[in-house]
Amino acid sequence: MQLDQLDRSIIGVLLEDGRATFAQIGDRVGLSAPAVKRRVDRLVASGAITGFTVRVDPAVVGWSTEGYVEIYCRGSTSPDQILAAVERLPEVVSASTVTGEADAILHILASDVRHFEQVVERIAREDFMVRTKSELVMSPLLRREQGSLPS
Amino acid sequence: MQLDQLDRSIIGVLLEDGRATFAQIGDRVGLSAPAVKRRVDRLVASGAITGFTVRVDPAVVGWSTEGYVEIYCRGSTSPDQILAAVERLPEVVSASTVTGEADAILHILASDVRHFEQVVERIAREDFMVRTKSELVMSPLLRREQGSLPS
DNA sequence: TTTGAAACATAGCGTAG
DNA sequence: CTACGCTATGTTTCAAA
Repeated sequence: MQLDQLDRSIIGVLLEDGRATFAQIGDRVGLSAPAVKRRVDRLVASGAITGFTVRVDPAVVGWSTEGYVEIYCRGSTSPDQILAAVERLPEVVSASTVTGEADAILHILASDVRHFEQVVERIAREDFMVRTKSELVMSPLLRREQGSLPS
Repeated sequence: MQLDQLDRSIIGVLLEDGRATFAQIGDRVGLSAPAVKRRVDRLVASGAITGFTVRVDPAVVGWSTEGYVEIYCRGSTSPDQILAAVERLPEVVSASTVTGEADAILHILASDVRHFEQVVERIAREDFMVRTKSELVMSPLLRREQGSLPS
C-alpha cells in the first residue's frame, strides 16, 4: 500500500500517542475526525498499522534481564527452521537472519540471568545449531523501538 | 512500584490491544470500568506504563533496512558518552551496553543500505570509537517487541 | 460502585475535486 | 469515484456522590 503525506503524519502522531483521539489527530494534520478515522481504519486494514499497544518498562513488569544471542547454524538450515525453533519461546522478542558471520540475531527478554541461560540452552539444543554467542545487556541506554518515521 | 496480579493482567490486555476500553479490560480481568481506569492511571503515573503507541510495519512506512551495530570503544568511555552520541540519531532505535567483546549494541532502522551506511559512519567518527561491526538484517523472522509478560 | 454529564466514536448523507 | 466535512446517535470516559 502507498502512503501519502497525510497518512504519514497520522502515523507520526499515533507513534507518539496511541490514544490520541481522532479529533486531536485531525487538529494536527488538518482533517476532520471522521476523515482521520477512515484513514486509520484503512491503515489498519492494509497492514501498515499492525496494532495498538502500550509501552511498558520491562524491568517493572519482571523482564529484568535482556540479551542478544547470535546463532550459527549448519549450512543447510533454512530461515523457516530457525523461526519454527524460536517462535515457541515467548522470551524471544525478535529474530532476524543477518549478514556477517552469524546466521541470525535473537533479542531475548528473561526474568533473570538463570532464566536467560535456560532459554539459550533450549535454543542451543536445536539440532541445526552449531554454536551461539550471547551478549547480556548491562544498561539499556536508549529504547525507542519504532519511534519515528524516515524523513 | 509493585504490581499485583490484577495490574499484570491489565497490562497483558493492553499489550494485545492498546485501545481496549476500560469496560473491555474490566470484563477480562474481573473489575468495573472505573476500577480499571484508576489502576491504569496509577500504572502510567508510576512509570510502569511509559506510553501508548501503534505497532507499524517498518517496511511499509519506509524503514526498509535494519541492522545491528556492535561498537568497540576506548577503555575510558562511559555509557553516558555513548548515549550522548547515539541519541541524536533518530535511526538508532535502541542502544545497550553489553557483556562480551563489544561495549554496546545498537539497533538501527534506515531507509536503505546507503542510509544505514551513513549512520554507521557518523557513529564511527565519534572520537571514543575504536571500531564497529555491522550486521545487516536480511529477513526479519519474528517481531514481537515487548509482547508478553513473564510467567 | 453507581450515576450523569461531557467527550468521543462512528455510521449516514450530501458535496467537491 | 474517491475522499472530504457535517450531523446525529450510541458508547465511553470521568468525576462526584
